[in-house]
Amino acid sequence: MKPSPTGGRRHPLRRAHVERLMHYYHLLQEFRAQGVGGKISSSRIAELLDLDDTLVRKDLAAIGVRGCPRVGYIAEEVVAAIHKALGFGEPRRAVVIGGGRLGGAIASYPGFAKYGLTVVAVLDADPEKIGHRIGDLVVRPLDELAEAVAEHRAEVAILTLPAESAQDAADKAVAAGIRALWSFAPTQVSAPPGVRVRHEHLSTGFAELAYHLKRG
Amino acid sequence: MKPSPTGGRRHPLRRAHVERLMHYYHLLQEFRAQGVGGKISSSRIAELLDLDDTLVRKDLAAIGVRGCPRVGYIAEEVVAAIHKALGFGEPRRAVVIGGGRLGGAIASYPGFAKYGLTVVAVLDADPEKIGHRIGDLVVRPLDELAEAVAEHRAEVAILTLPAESAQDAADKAVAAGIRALWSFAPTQVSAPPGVRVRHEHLSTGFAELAYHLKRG
DNA sequence: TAGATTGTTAATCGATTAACAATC
DNA sequence: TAGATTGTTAATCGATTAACAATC
Repeated sequence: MKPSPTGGRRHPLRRAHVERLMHYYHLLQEFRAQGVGGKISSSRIAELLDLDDTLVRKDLAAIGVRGCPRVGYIAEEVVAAIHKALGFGEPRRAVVIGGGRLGGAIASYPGFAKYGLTVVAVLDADPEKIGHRIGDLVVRPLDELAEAVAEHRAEVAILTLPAESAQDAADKAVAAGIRALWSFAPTQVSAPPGVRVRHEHLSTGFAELAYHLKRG
Repeated sequence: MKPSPTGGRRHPLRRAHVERLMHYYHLLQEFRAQGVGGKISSSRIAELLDLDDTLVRKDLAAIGVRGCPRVGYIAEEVVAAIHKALGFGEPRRAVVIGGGRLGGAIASYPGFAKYGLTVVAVLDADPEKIGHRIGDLVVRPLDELAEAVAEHRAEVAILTLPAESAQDAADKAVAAGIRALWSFAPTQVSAPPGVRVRHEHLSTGFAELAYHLKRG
């Protein structure tokens, strides 16, 4: 049984794959925007991103993109394949829990639309914050979480609140039917098996820089 | 020639090491805060973070922490060793370039102080934004970048501006003497050899979630 | 055709895990 | 002492890179 000709995959993509695919995606979109022509070789991509060209070819093969010997890849095709592989065509709705500065920044971040992500509600437990406007949205009380999730059929909860309240908010989000947690809280959030969790620890990012600054 | 008894290292830490060390650091700080007692075994840490216990021991050995057979590690010592290895005791000053919502959120993020990071200035090219208050700071014109860097002896530039202007801002920051760039702009920023660059692509984080949501 | 570039198999490298002796 | 836990060497695993035949 051979893989389907439209790019069926035997193996799921690993985190590192997804990350590199995003780099290709961004690069090729800029490339297209500059109208440099429709074709690009794996070695050119590799050079621009400081990778090995074989790696680029393997990554693209993994999502079913075929290049042409002597020509390279068609940028348009690659972009479309990544778009499809990562599911950017399938709209996802998110609630942001935590209406502070970071929550506000994320809720109103214009870049997510390109990837199919829409923030449909911002919630906060603090009565002070309720009613504040963030872009088109108004901060709602955390009590309305289940309601907001159901109302908009949200699948993602973005956690932008202090470490102490993150796990509690996560539990409520899971109970409300959320399928993915994207946490910016500086703590470890856990969830039952079916729910995907991704941590975005700002301080971990800084730690890497701090370490390298120290070593000179 | 054997390594110095105070934890000298032969090999630099890799990115994955630094990331795990931060997990240990956060975990053990909570652990200490709960006053659960001063000792913890590698297998307990591993269990809580869903890792292999050998990996924990190797990571700790790499920064020169010694455990005691039959007892485990002294939480206090581990925390101190990570603090030292990652350089959190050495104060770092950063300028934030981009005074929008994200820049504001990062400039006023209270969590960085623990790691030695202080934001000393926020700058923006947009005259509209200049003069806005962000925590204790007032947004300054981008023209004053070199001045702000010199004035505060800042080493880090945090980029929170649109993709189009990121590289230009990065170049100016490098010219002003910045040694590390921490970019939240959705683009690839490059810098000369001696300057460390770290990209924090929000959309890449989401891409991973989107991919897993798609696969169910 | 000749030559550039892909696609894929084999080799290498590094990171993780397993096994186990050393230690208190 | 016996037993739990570390520290380290060896084995495994997966990811990256090198080599090269296939292709247009």
